[in-house]
Amino acid sequence: MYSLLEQLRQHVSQALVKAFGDDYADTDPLVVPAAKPEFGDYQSNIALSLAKELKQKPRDTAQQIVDHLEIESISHPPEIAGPGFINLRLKASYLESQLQTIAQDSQLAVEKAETPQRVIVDFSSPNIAKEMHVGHLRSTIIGDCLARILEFRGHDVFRLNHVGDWGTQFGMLIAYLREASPEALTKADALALGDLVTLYREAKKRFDEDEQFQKNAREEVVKLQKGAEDSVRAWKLLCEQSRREFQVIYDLLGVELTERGESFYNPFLRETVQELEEKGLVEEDQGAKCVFLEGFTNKSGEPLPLIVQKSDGGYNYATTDLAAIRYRIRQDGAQRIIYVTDAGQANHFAQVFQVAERAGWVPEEVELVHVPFGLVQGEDGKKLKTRSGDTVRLQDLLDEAIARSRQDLERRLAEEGRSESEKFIQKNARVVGISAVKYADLSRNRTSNYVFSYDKMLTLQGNTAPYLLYAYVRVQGISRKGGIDLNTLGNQTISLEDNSEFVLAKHILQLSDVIKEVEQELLPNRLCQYLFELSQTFNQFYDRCPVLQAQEPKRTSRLMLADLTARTLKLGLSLLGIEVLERM
RNA sequence: GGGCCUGUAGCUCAGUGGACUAGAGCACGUGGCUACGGACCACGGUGUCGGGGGUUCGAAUCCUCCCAGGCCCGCCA
Repeated sequence: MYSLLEQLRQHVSQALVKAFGDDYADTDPLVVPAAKPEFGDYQSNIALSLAKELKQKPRDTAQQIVDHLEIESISHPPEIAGPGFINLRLKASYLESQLQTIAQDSQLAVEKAETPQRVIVDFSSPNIAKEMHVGHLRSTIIGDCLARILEFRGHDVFRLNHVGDWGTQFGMLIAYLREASPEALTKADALALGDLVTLYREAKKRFDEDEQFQKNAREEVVKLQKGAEDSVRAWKLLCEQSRREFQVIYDLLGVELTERGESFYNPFLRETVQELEEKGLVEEDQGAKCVFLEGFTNKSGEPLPLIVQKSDGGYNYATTDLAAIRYRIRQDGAQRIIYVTDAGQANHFAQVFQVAERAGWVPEEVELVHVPFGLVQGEDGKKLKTRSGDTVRLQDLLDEAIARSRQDLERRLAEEGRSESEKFIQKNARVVGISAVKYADLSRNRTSNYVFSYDKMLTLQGNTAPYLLYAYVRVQGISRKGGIDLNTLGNQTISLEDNSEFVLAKHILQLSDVIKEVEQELLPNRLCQYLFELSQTFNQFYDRCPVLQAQEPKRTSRLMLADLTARTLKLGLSLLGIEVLERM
């Protein structure tokens, strides 16, 4: 076991038991990283919270804990500070041996989860026959990151793309195509996806204005649901075409997903509603089958219904989501289901989860969790739009990021009189551009809206992807300059002397704790913050501690430290879905 | 009318189960190139933590009431 936090927790916990008895075996020892460097490296706040129930002064409680704390191998003698904080300062010998342990492990000794779970991450979820737009950006990036972290911790992760491939919109589109472009319903690729989008818009307009067309569209839905051959063929063509377009973007982003659209659950909708009826949850209201919700009211204060079957007999997304929960728990064996969607759907999920719970579909050990995120805004603070007011296509957004990254690279190459191959430039532009977009998104607390700015995300200084990538490149620069293959360093002795080496070492050793935190809290910005601070502490070390000119054994020790930094950065960035570069 | 989210330094944002003097980045100013790529580092902050009340030894953090902005609220997803 390598986690610093867990080791310290265990020690404090043992001291609690020795000081106050077995009743305190399960008391959280409240060990956290120290608030300030002057207070040491870690602190336990447990004495303050125990003082009341023990009926003593917090400082006395702290003293009793310290008296029983056997921690000499890890920490300098604990200090009691202020009202009763126990401050711990880690020993160099301990840090050195921990570093040597993680150096030998390709995964930096981050442990696997003790009890791996079957986890479903439901993310991205674009709509068939529409283009992916900026609205899908955050779900795709955040969902992928969470999936990567859970996979890395050894969970059995199922990444599901719950694409919108069903519903009235489809009837609308097919009905419209029958008039406007019948060949698109029988031939593959008769229309580009962009044209489909235009046609979809026209169809929507028609639907809103023309009653006869509305009727046709509804009939198309019914036909499709009944499995009419020509309808199904048309539907499949549309799906196939969209799928290929989506894949281009997923490839560019390096995101892997298994498609299982809404239509997958069609065969289960009827029985889902039936089961709700059998459990006595369904009431009919104005012809629709509803489950009345607890804790949700309408404008006049009456309970709000969740409609599970429309008055025309059709089903809606609530039914699909319920059927999906049932299927994912029963058939997929999911123990944790994570929905990465915008915050606007919070109500919807709270309602669907409630009904699933009341139907008894969610065993105690299963967790349903909505991971909401805020809007992507333009620099004017409003929802991001193109200059002409349209929704921004995701493809355009990514292309623009890459183009700007390339411009910037070329400008610097010219300034420095460097010349690089087209291949190098292309790869750099792509990696930097995509990383910048991903990092800008992931580094903010996902619940708040965020302002999309190419200029800010591509800046070379500050909390941006390029800054982190550069820290990695610096280590590779040392390796190149010194003609040293970092992979062959082996298990050399590390010895920490300069303060910047200590700070860096302690930071490197926190990786495991940070990853576990994100695994629980599902907040990728914590990992970003960690990697940013790691880059900063590395740059301070780099500034103060020459590596190649140092005398042995200091030289090798510093090489080890630099290499561990690079490996930590590479691993951490990979969990964000970001590639590293050897040169920039 | 109800629900959810947001409100912290000029700007963009962190603040982990309450804890000693509230933090980063950007911007701005000064200093550091006999350089492992300066895409860096060091130093510089007078912030009503939206406002009022409450709980506590202690609140940006918990409770409550307001204010402002955003999103959602029966047959779209």
